[in-house]
Amino acid sequence: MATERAGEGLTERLQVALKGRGQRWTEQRQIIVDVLAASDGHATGAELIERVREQDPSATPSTVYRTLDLLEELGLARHHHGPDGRETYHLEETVEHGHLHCRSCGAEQELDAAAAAPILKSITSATGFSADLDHLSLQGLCAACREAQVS
Amino acid sequence: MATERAGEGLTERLQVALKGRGQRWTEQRQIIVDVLAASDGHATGAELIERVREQDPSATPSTVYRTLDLLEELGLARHHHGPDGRETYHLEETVEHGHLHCRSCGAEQELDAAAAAPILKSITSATGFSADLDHLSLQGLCAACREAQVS
DNA sequence: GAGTCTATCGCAACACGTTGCAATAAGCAT
DNA sequence: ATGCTTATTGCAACGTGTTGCGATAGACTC
Repeated sequence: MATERAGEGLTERLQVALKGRGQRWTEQRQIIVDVLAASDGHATGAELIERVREQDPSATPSTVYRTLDLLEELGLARHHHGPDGRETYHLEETVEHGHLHCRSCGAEQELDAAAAAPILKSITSATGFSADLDHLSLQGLCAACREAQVS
Repeated sequence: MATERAGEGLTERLQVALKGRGQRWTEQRQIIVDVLAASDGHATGAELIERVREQDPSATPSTVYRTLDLLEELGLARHHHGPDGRETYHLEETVEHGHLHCRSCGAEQELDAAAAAPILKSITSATGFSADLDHLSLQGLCAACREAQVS
């Protein structure tokens, strides 16, 4: 489980996609994809680097970040910025979702596509702007904290 | 105009607020508030440091950032994160507003409180979450770019 | 005005992320 | 298998933002 392997389908898709663009499949990239797949949910850049280093101590930050950028270009990974501006990455396989950070209790709540639909719709009708759910990162007060404040 | 002074009312409010908390009013803080007031709209941390340095070359990043944090605590300034995670600061006097970044043309559009009201409302009703408008930073496609894509 | 307390400052080091460049090695053609 | 082309890597330096600590200097008391 420590050396969990990314689904074979995913690795193959990557190899094909890279070849089509004249790019190469390397051991490092395999490791980074595996790590990303193993850390289901989200992981910051620093966390990913650390985990990649466990498997290949020679890996450097630049390589990891460049690979993550590449994965994003290929539509296989996404990143968004937490409330502190730090980056967080996750595989595209994860359902597309937004994030809600409570400024009071610090809880992070995910916002799935279904729940977000009416929100995105109201953004569009109010502004003409079609927002990306995956970059939707809100800060505010969660329901529990709002109640607590009222009392 | 280069050495524009923050409204006297603002400076006075600050002095009083600081004294009440056992904190101090210093030349540096005056400069930082002036710079923030002069750069109406938004400014990144780096820009602010640069401008403060023009007036006081001895100023250091830590002082500027610490002062900005202080101003936020006092509710006189706000910051949010742009699409690249960089910080952007503005005075609270500026009307509270959200930000919309177009991923296609790069345009940044402001979202005033009136336009945001229905959006915040739909967020609350969909999630129970009461979002802060000032931290609302969306990325997506602006109306113009959406049309351009369709054609 | 002198002395005291402590908030603030400047410095230095760190953390995260990015970029340019020379060395390496992947994938192709022969 | 060998050589060629060039994508990728590692390194080193930079940019932005944060933190700890000793020195400085505000503001208050006497």
